[in-house]
Amino acid sequence: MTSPRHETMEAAALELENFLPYRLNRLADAVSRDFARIYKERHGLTRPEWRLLATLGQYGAMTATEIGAHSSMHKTKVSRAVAALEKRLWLARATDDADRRVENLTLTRAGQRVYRELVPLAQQFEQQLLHRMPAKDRAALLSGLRAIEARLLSVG
Amino acid sequence: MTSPRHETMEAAALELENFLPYRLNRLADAVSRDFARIYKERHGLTRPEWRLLATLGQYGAMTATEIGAHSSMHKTKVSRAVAALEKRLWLARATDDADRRVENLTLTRAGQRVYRELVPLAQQFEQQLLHRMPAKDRAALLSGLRAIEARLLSVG
DNA sequence: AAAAATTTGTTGCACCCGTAACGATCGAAA
DNA sequence: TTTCGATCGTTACGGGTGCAACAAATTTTT
Repeated sequence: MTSPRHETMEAAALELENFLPYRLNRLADAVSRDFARIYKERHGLTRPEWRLLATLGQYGAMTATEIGAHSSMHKTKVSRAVAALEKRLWLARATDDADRRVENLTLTRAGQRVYRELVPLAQQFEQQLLHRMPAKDRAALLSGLRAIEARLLSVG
Repeated sequence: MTSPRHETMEAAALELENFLPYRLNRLADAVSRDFARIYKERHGLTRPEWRLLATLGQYGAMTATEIGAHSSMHKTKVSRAVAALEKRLWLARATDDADRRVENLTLTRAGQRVYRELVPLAQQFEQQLLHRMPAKDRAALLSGLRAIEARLLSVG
């Protein structure tokens, strides 16, 4: 960088459009907005509800805490999403025998049906995003993401 | 891909932890949360307020619409952030002479002071994020981001 | 065994957000 | 000039969100 001796102007240059937190947010927002149309317009799902559905669809039975840890959602988000999907009869709770604080959550048949309907649409969305860019760029993106995830999500 | 002839199981595998929209959101959330501590704890700024400050600090005078376009914020977000910073006397409005619908927004001395205080902290935050990973990974991340941004933010 | 601390999931609260509707202003069309 | 449509910025409203407090159940401590 430049010499910080005299505080003339060196702090005045922050280009927001090149600032990583801003870029990541803008990107995530744009991608999420696009993808949300799939589950929002079809089924009126919110993003936490979609994540809950996706997690339970992938793993079968899980507790609310586990879902929160795995899908990076605050426990109140999970709680509200569970209540919403339960109301639609897409999800069933079963109090754990060994620990009665815990509820084992599973998708009902109806919930599984919606999940199986959405999965290929999600995959197709991701394909369109990734496979229409040069293979080199795609590889760079994926390995770059892996690197910064390792940097952020492990240690903190 | 696999042959989609018989619809046996091929839709059942969506690994949320490898799903791009989810990964981008989780990443942006983590980075933003970390960075937000800088301007939230120091000055009680919200994210839209920080973006407004950063945009005006970078460009000098701008209108609300321009700020929204440039910093990817909904006009109501901009409006509320402007009201908040004005209340703190960090920002001044000046009705445009040629078009009285428009207000030219600028930072006051106090606003500029806060901006100049935050810029090096922002730069340092980004440095710590980027420059503590292998140069190869960093280059991959940046060029991958550029690629997907070009794919998403231009055409839509 | 009783008390204290922890964990699980829910809820009240204050706040943030996007949609839609709005008043004011401007430019274009008639 | 008058009218109509578009643009700028604000606001009411319904809904999402995290924080903090909470009850219930469990685990740990004494």
